[in-house]
This record gives sequence, C-alpha cells and structure tokens, in this order.
Amino acid sequence: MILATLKDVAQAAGISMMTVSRVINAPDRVKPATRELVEKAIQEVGYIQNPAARALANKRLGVIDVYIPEHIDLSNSFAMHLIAGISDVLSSYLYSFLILRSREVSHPCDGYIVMGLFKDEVDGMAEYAGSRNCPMVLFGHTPRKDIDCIDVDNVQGTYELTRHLIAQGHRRIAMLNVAEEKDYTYDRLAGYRKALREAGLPFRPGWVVSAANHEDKGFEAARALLAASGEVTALVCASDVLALGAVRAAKTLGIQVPQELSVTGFDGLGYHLLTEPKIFTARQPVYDVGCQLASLLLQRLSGEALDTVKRLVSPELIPGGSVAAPRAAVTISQKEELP
Amino acid sequence: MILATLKDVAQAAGISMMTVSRVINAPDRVKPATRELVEKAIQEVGYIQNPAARALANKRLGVIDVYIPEHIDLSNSFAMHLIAGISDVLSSYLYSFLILRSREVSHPCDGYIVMGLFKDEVDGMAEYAGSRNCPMVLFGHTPRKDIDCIDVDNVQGTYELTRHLIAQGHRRIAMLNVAEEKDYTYDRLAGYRKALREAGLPFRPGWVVSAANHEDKGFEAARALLAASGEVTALVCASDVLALGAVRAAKTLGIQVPQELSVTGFDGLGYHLLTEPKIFTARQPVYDVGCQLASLLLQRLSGEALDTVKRLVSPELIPGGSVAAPRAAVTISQKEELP
DNA sequence: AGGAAAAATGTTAGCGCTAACATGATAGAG
DNA sequence: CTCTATCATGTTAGCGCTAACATTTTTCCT
Repeated sequence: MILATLKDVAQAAGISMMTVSRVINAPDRVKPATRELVEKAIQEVGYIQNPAARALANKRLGVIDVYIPEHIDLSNSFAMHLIAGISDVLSSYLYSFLILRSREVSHPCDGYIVMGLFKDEVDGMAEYAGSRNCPMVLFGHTPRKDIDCIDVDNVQGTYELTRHLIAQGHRRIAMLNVAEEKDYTYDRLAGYRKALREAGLPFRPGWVVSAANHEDKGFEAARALLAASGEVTALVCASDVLALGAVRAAKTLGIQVPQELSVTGFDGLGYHLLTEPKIFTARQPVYDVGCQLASLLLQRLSGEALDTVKRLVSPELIPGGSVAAPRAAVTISQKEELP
Repeated sequence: MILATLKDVAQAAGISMMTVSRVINAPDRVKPATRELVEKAIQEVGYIQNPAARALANKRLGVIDVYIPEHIDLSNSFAMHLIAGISDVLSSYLYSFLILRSREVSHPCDGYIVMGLFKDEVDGMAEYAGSRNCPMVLFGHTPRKDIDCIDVDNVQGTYELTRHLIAQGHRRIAMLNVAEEKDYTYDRLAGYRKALREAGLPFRPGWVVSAANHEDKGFEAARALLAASGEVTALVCASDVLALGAVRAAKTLGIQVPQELSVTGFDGLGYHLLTEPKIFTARQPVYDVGCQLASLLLQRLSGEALDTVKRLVSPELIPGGSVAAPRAAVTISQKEELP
C-alpha cells in the first residue's frame, strides 16, 4: 500500500519536511501563512501519519497493553465497553493496543491499562510496569496510593437507587449482593447502608444476602430471603443478573413485581432489558471510564507531571418497570424495631 | 523504557545483526549451531522485537483495522468474542489493531477485518480496501465472489437443533425467527426446514413467526404462536434472547418447559444461562471465527496466493434443561395434514 | 585436488519520522 | 543602521529493523 509521506507533502508545499512535521506536532512554532500552505498540501496529497515511523522516531512502540484478567468473563459485555472507550481514544492518538488475558504473556509496550485485579496482582503489575519504566493506569480500586486509578462510583450507584426507593415510599428495603470479596461489592453494600442511614432507616443484617453473580444463584438467594421475610417491599440487587433471578423468584412465590415488590439492579449493560418488567438499574459508565483511562495514560506518556489520580465516575439511573411505590405507601415513620 | 535491540543480541553473540534477524524471521537459513548461539544470546539480553521498527522496515504499518458497524450493539458480547480471537492471533504476530465503528473514520492500516454489513456497505468497503491495495476479510455472508469470508454455519446450527428435537420424538416443531432481513435469519430458517424435510415432516408456514431480537418481542410473538396453535411440542428460536422471551411466554400461558414445550435457542454467549431451565442452544464459535479471520488476513499479507476463501464454522450444541422428549412421544408417523 | 553451485553470513542503504542542533529571517534597542 | 534577542525554517543523524545485494564458507561433483 502506498501512502503519501512527509516528503511528498514537503515537496508539494515547496518546503522542508521538518516544517511539515512541526505543523502536525507543534503548530504554534510555524508562521500562520506557512501553516496554511502546509495544511493545504496535506489535504492535497492525502497525507496520513505513519504510526510505526512516528513511534520509532519517538523511541516509543505505539502500543498499549490492556490487561483483562482471565477470570473476567468476556461474555460479560463490561470488558467490551471498556475496550471500546480505550480504543476510541488511543486510535485518535495513533496508538494501538493489545488485549492480554494473562500477565504471563508479556508484550513490549509504552504503557499499561489494567482492569481490576486482586491486591497482589496489582502490586505485581505495578512492579513490573515500574521496572520497565512504563506508566500504568488501573480500573478498579487499589490499595496502593501511588497508582493512577479510575473507577465506577459503586457507592453512589446503590446509594442513588436506594434513595429512589425511599423517595417512592419504601421503608422495608432488602439487599441482594454479589458474593465476591471485592471492593465493588463492599461499596455497593455501603451505598445501600448510606441511603438507609440518611433516611433514618435501620440496617437489618438479616435483610442482606449474597449470591454468586448468576441468575440461578440470585433466584435461590432471593427466594430464601423473600420467603423468610415477607415484609420487604423492595430489593436492591448488586447486579442486573441477580435482579433477573430475584424477579423470577418473586414470581415463583406469587409476589408481583413491581406491585408487591420493587427490584433494582446494577450494570445497565443489557441484561436489565431481559425481563418484563425491565429492571430499574444504574448504568455503569464503562465506555466513559475506558476513555478516561486511555486519556490519563496518554497524559502520563506525554510526561505531564500530575498528582496520582483517583477518580470516580458516577453511574446513571436507568428507569425500568421493576420499581413502583409500595402498595400501602408507608408514611414517614422513622422508627422501626430491629429484628 | 530501554529494551534490548538486535544490536545488543548481535554483540552478545559476537555475530552480525542480520544473522540475528534471520534467526527470528527465517530460522532455516541459519546454521543450527549459530542459531543456538543466537537463541541463547536472545534469552540472555532479554530481547523483544520492536514492532514499530519491524513494521517500518517491512513497509507495513503493523496495524489492522477492525470495522464493527455502529448498528451492532456492543452490549452484545458477540463482538467481544470476535475481538478476543482477532486480538490473540494478531498480537502473536506483532500486529495490533484498531476497532472502528464507522467507515467515515479511516485509519492507515495494512488490512481490514470487517464484520457483516449490508451489501452496499460490503461493496463500499471492498472498493476502499482495494483502492489502498489492502487485503480485507469479511465476517458474514457476502454477495461478492471475490471477497474472503468466514462465517458461522447458521444453517447447520438450526439444522442440528431441529434434528435433535426430532430425535427426541418431537413432530410438531415451530420456529421463532429473528425479524431481520439478513442472511443469517434466512439461513437459520433454512436449517430448520432442512431438518424437517429430511425427517419427512411438513413445513407449516403458520408455525414460523418472527420478532425483533428482544426478550419482550420474543415473548409477544411466542405467546401469540403458542396461544394459536396449542399443538406444538417444540419451538426452535433463532436466538437465545428470543428463547428467553419464549420460555416466559410459555410460563405465562401455564405451559411447562420442557415437560409440555421444548425450547431451543441460538448463540450460546451467556443469555442461555439466564433462565431456569437453561436454554438448550447452539454456541456460535465466535472466538474461533475471530482467530480464523485474523489468520487468513495475515496469510494474505504475507503474499501467499490462495483462492478466495469462503469458510463456514459449525456451531456446537450446548445442552440445557429447556429440551425434553414430548410428553406423549409420538411414534414415527410421517404423514401430517397441512393446516 | 579444482572449481562451480549452494549455503551461510556480512554489508549497505533506507523505511518515515523527529530530536537536536544549525542557520537564516525578523524585529526591537541603542 | 548596526547589534543582538527572538522567531522561523533547514540540516543532520539516527530510532530498530530488514530487503537486496556482496562476500565468505561449505559442499560435492568430476
């Protein structure tokens, strides 16, 4: 394939290659008249920068390694959205990327984007990246203070959902959490508790159950919970998949959703649409997070000195038919006995 | 980041750079003794090839553009699996890639992998790729004979599923197709008809309905079908999402799955696990297809002359609880009246 | 052993770009 | 109107690698 090169542009504009290069990389350092001339020439010959040559001259590789741990299921569209965001930003800066499923398979690169891992994995990756003097940005919480990290605000998500339920008049709100020892599960629980606390509602440990993030596990846990405590009018689920199971459990028990039980989910990546009524959920802004991760990494690569970034991106509530005011809307009676 | 270069290896081995390069790219052209020497040196200095330099010297860009049309929903994990396959193969050959959502945003590259598009889009892409003298491989059927193309064998998928139902004793088998004017929907219908024909069962147009690929559309279509023709004992759905709707429709009508109605899906990418019983489905080998697309493109890039490839990859049946023998297993009575 | 073919290795040049330095143009101060 | 600061542009060299050709070594046939 023949592509126009800098040389072609330079000849077309009757000017040196270096000036053309500057028009592209540092337009301010070129006289406006010359710049226009060059820009016209670029259009004329249809010049596109050669990323490989640029990377080589910059002593870069032009590649970012994206680590998605093997235990993250690609059936889950989560990773896809993240990658879409990363891809969009990187490609606009002529970087390309590789998706790696395991730390064992290393590839030379200029920087790392790492999807949430366990603590020791984070440390291992950080050390490895550090030893190669490569910047690394992390998706998901990290125990280390010196690592850039962008995450979804999981606390905020369940907080907003629970607040919405409370605003609808619910007072007896249970939670079905994901049974994983990860920060995000603690955070989602924390958001739920925070909303209860703010509303002056008691936290009942018996109303919080956990299940592995599968529809049938959610079904079982929700059925047990609902059978044991018929009093709850709303159920905050820590994932849409669990919410699907919960809705089915309610139906099985003859409990109507949303008339007798409101159910909320979490994720908003497609699963919330797979039942009737559709799950009221909080959409994780995964695409945005992907974009931000890539942008942050590019900033680091350009050498801009900035403090370690710890950024949280808020989820967005997606209304759905699985939530309604409780049948006998309880008026605000803050006192409830603990079980 | 400092990486060892060919030069470092050459010095360590006391030999010329070119021989080292040959050990990597054409080991046959180096004397075994020298090769060993070099390989040891490569290990010693921890040499990793620089993809940018290699791409530049080869007059390549080292980048493959992957087009995933905007109308393909990334929530659908389909694209993710395809990309995972593509990524794994390309990265092992030091190629990286960009995901593009629209033909408007062009990026320089060495070749194209294009996910199924409408006919005019295929032609547009082919012309564009041709004009840049870039090879292009396509996922999905194509009307043009001169384009490499790898696809899932959709006919085979519903054929096998329907055959399995027939083997279980089903004779009254309906189909819920995806309402899209695409090759794959015609093919899935064709597979169903082929199995019926082979078994000597009549094709009843009234037993085939279509719905947009959403759970609630599938629900509606399946409910209408099941209500109208109580006689069917099995329903072949052209997607798992539709199957989810169909199972819910059956439950709503008081029809037990699988005791009174067997249901099959198609895709096997996660949605089939989201209900109880789990959907008996045909898993699209999307990851494999991704690998094959990338391998084929790399073959083209290496200049191997081969005929235009039209390859179909067979889906794999994934058993699930949504299928059982019909209650009153019909003995083989081939003659059935048409409605 | 002599010599031509074949195999193994080395040398040169250049892929397209940019950092670093060198030079030329412009402008403001004395 | 010279002299220096500043800006604008040009020149040189090299990033790491490999194609193409050049050279050396080996093979093995007569």
